[in-house]
Amino acid sequence: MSDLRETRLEKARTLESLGRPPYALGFAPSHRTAALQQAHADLANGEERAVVVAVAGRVMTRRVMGKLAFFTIADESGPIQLFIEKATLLAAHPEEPDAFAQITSLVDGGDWIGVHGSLRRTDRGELSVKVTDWVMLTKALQPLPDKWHGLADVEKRYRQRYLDLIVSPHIRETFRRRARLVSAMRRWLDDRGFLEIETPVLQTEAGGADARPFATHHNALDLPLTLRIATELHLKRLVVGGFERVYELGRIFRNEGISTRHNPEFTSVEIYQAFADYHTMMDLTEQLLAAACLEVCGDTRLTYQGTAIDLTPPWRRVTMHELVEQATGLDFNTFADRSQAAAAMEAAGLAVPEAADSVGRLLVEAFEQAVETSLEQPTFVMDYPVENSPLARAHRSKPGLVERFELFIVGRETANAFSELIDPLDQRARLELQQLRRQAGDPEAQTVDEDFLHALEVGMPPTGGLGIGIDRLAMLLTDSPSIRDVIAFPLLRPEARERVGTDAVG
RNA sequence: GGGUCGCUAGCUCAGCGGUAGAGCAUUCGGCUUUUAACCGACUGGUCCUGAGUUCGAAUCUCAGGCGACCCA
Repeated sequence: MSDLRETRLEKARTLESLGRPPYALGFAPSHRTAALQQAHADLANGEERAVVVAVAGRVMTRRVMGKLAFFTIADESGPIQLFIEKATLLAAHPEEPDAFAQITSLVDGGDWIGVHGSLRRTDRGELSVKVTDWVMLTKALQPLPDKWHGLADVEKRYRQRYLDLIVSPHIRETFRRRARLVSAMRRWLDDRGFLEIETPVLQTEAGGADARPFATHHNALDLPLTLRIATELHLKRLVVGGFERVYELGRIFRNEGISTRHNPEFTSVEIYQAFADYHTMMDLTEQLLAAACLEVCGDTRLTYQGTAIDLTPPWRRVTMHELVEQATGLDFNTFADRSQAAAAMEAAGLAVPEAADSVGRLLVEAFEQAVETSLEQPTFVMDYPVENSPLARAHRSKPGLVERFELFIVGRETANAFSELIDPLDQRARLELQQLRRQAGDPEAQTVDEDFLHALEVGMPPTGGLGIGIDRLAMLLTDSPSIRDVIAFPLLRPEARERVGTDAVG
């Protein structure tokens, strides 16, 4: 089927027959390559150092010239060159006269090998391990992509992320940064007394957000279940239970479209703090994200897709009404009903969707059309219409609005927070309105979660709640244009493809 | 859901109606200071799939598949 694979299989068999198993049990490196490079930075060109080192890595390049060969191997820390001399191998192991021929003919790019040797910096200045012994650790049956061009096919990069990671070191850096981001956020929260508590992914009723869930089924209970679309309602139950600071950082599932900003499963952190309101949560958001950015990027200023972004607190805080008025000249406080608002929007050249059936929903429309993408620097957009925010507390002084903010950075919604609605009667009324919308055909409208309402009747203290999209934050901190660049294995439609055979080796 | 673009050797790509091509990788030969090593020789194809137009299709048309980007 594939000559390249067949050739490598044959080499694996040859190695086996020579007493060099193609799949080793292990290896004990004395150093990672980066540590070696650093420790011997003082070694002059053409000089040798009689230390014994052991390094292991994947063979990235091979250059064989007669009785001398240069390989580059790379471990996770980076590359190092191997200086492989026939005479050196022979002197170290006279009983293995073919060691040089074997390493140059049976080792291919992509193989994992381990070597022992001393150090030598070549005349051209490349620190190298002067090899005295080598072992095959893993024989690769598939070739690596082009060593110069790498993997350009975006589809293949996502489908075979392992290849992408091998040939594109900056992709590995993206996932390192993402890991540091998550870890920094957890540490920041843990240090301030927030408790991470895991809530159910499988739920009989998905709530806490306007989104369609994935449906699944529990066989033993013969129970239809959905995957969670938010962690909100369970974390609030924990606040009712007496935990004053809780959070959960984890996977959320929403059955909706895929784009450069949406993946059906994504990661969020939701944070709840008792006795706090949305102003407190703005302070918390600034401090948390600035600290995480500082830890991941070494600075609170960064560049995203060519735009300088400054995450140094404090950030701009402005109401949605003000932003819309600045952008369009329309003051939504003056509209008595939907038709007035709709006429004004049309006069201003904005689209008026049928589904936006109230002044408040039209305000959000105007915001999305005229403002959202222009909010490049971090901006807290405050005070949303109550219609779009069934879980947020009514505004303390502005009728028809709620105490809610969303954080926008580079034109993207990155966080969402409320002074939480803790009045059980108000909450019931809001959810019942949602239920009506749902019955009228809106599949994203929320349902009435009776147990949640019961919890509120038991009593939730005044609480500030916050949700942050980790993927979008990771995009920002890694300068990645697509959410798929920060998700190791993004969802793709399955590809009908023939897999290679399963021939055993040896 | 709509639009635009892409799919050719393991990888990166050219070819755009007249014999299926290049570089790298692979294979064979040479080479003790290379680092996109070099020199020589060879090998490697369901041109995404199907139908159509044509004397002749990788190339033109239609349908489908997968993907990218933009819009909703």
